[in-house]
Amino acid sequence: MTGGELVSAAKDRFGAFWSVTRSQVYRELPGLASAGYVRPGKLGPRAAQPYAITAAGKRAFRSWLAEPAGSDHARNPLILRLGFGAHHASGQLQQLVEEARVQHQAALASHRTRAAELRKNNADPYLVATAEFGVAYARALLRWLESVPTG
Amino acid sequence: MTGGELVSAAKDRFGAFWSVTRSQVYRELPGLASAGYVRPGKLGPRAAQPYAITAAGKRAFRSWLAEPAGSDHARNPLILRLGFGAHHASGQLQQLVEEARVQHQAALASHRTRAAELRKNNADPYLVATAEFGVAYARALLRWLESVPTG
DNA sequence: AAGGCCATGTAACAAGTTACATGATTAA
DNA sequence: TTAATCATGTAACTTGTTACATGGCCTT
Repeated sequence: MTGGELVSAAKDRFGAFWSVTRSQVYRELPGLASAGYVRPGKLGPRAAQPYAITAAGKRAFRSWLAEPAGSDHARNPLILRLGFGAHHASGQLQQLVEEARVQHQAALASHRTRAAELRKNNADPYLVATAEFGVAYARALLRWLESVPTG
Repeated sequence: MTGGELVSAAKDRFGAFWSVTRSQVYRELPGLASAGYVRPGKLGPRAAQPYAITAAGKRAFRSWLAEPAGSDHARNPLILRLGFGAHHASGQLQQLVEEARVQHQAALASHRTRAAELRKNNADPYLVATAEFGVAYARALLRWLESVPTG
């Protein structure tokens, strides 16, 4: 695959849970190639450089999969602002909460339809589970938002 | 406050939701000073450099608080691995899930006690809300984990 | 075939992390 | 008083983001 193809594949699989930019991917590919994990192929149109994974690459991938996952790392700008609590002007917080509500309601809908799609196509059940995580998170967040004091 | 004091204050307020390293803080402080947002004071023991916020700094902080929060940015290594679904060896995934369960059960407990503490001390209700978010998230995640196929 | 558009890749920058050096404080 | 410990700050590196240049493609 080329860098661009990798980016869109990644976005499709877990874009909502783990973002990746093209620059990151393009930066890594030459390094992976010189480490022997991928092998460059013939240039395509627009000077697109495809790579193929090697046996060593597959081994490295599998051993990465087996590593302990480590703790997750939330970066929620709304929570950050809420942490400053009483410094807010009166109407402000209400607006922040409202924006978050809209945002996560959209996310809820999109994860729901994605989960349904995947189930309909008998997709890999683990992949379905990631979409279900999206649903669960959005639902929890929306419910929690109801309880946030907006006075 | 000195860099170290700022770091520990930040860790205390929202360490679970927005991590900050000392290096980041120490790097920013001179910049903030030359921008006029903080003013350096007399050096303390261990060459500790305290800073005081200026009026301009307070204004900048408040206008940052009022900015729209933007979308949140989850980085959950378990979800990432789940996204690769069927590539897992059989027992592996079960182990990942188990580790996550332990981790988030601990998080649930710590957010619960923190929320209770804060309520007991009549702390800022917004701050309480952040702890409640921690509880809600951990609960949702644990429930979701039950449904993840581990076969 | 000319112009706008989109995909590919690069480069400069910002944010985050890890590892280190140094100077007080504490405890044996 | 010496050794261990801990807090302060720095430096090098990695990861993530934004902005840019270029070249096929597609429409008219």
